[in-house]
Amino acid sequence: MAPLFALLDCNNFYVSCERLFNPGLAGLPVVVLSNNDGCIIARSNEAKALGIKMGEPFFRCRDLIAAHQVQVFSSNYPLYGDLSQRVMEVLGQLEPEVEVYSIDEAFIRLPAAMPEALLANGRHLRATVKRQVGIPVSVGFGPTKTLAKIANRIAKQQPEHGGVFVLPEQGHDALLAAIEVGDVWGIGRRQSQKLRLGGIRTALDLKNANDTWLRKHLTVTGLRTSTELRGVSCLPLTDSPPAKQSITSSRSFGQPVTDLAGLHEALASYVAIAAAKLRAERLTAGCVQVYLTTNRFRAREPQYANSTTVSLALPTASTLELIRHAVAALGQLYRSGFAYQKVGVTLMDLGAASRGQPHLFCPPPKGGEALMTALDKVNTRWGRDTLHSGAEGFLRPWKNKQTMKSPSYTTSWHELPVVG
DNA sequence: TCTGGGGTCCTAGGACCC
DNA sequence: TCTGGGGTCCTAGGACCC
Repeated sequence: MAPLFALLDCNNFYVSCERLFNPGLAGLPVVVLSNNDGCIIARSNEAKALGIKMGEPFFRCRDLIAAHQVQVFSSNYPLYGDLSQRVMEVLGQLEPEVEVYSIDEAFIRLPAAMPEALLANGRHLRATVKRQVGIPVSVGFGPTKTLAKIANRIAKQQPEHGGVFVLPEQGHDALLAAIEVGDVWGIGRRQSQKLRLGGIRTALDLKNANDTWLRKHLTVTGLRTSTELRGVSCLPLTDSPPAKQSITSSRSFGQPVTDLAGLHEALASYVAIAAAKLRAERLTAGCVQVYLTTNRFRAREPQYANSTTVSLALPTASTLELIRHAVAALGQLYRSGFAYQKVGVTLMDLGAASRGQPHLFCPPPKGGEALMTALDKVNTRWGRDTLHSGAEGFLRPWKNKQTMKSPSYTTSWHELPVVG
């Protein structure tokens, strides 16, 4: 028996987080919205049963939501991030080889074992996370990551398995035949369309597809997915997270912005967010990319989208320096006469804060390390935005809406749940 | 009226080099 | 008529993930 993988996945994660502090939500249909209260990004089983789709615009299912008294929440990322960390900590105590794959998922690598032993292990994981954190999870076992994903899906969808499923090493073709090719990890909308044109409709079809055809039409990634379905592991467990390549911050506006001053404020705020992340990772950026776009859904309004990238003479982590460069780039991109929906910044060419040598012709930049350290300390202690650059503005009319947010129960002293 | 945000990887094509 | 070949690097765009 070959070594294998497990995938642990939190059930309806954001909804489960909301329910943890609001037990009255149990059994009710619940949804969580994306950043701007724009789309549905998490649904309880009851909400799924009503036919509410993942990624559906909120305004389009308002009637359905009202009719069934679906409980609606704006997303509360500090809460979800904190609970995610707690789940991963418990997992790390139980398993030596864990890869945190996303906010609500982790792969585990295990030595070969009998199916009964795996089942018992999965049940133990599930019970421990439930007891110590309170979040329900599902666990799937398989010989590759892609097959573990499929096992997890079966664990979640078929209640008779009690949230844990071990994909049999042999004779699981019938299970693969029941899974649409677009539901296989790594096969998105475009690829599944291509596959269907080639007569490949199920996970089993993809497993048995011709290598040359796959390589030609789906590139190496499609071939890799097919190989993984055959039980040959191509995607190893990456135990230490690879170094970040880039840090992005962007938001849609609460209402369209037409003037450069408004864009300028918003961009400066996003740079401040990205730069704080940069410093938290002890990195510097050598390159700043800025982009802006109008609302592509308003087809009748004039459309404009553009981006530009500036290289810095000297890598920096200073919010003030980065704002200066980003704002200059924005000035080049801006065209009047458009209703903008979004600006964003990406910090690239990241490297260790200690890298490089001072530039011969560049004076040491303002907004140096001591100032940034003080800024981060104040904002960590008293909340983000306590201290910020004037460039970020004060009234911030462009700020987006988040009207149905639950309290930050675990990450803000002011919003602790009160007992009794 | 109202449609998320933050990432990674792969490929094609152009620039440039010898 | 016919105008090298092979390599690297960079960028833009597309596709995927949660």
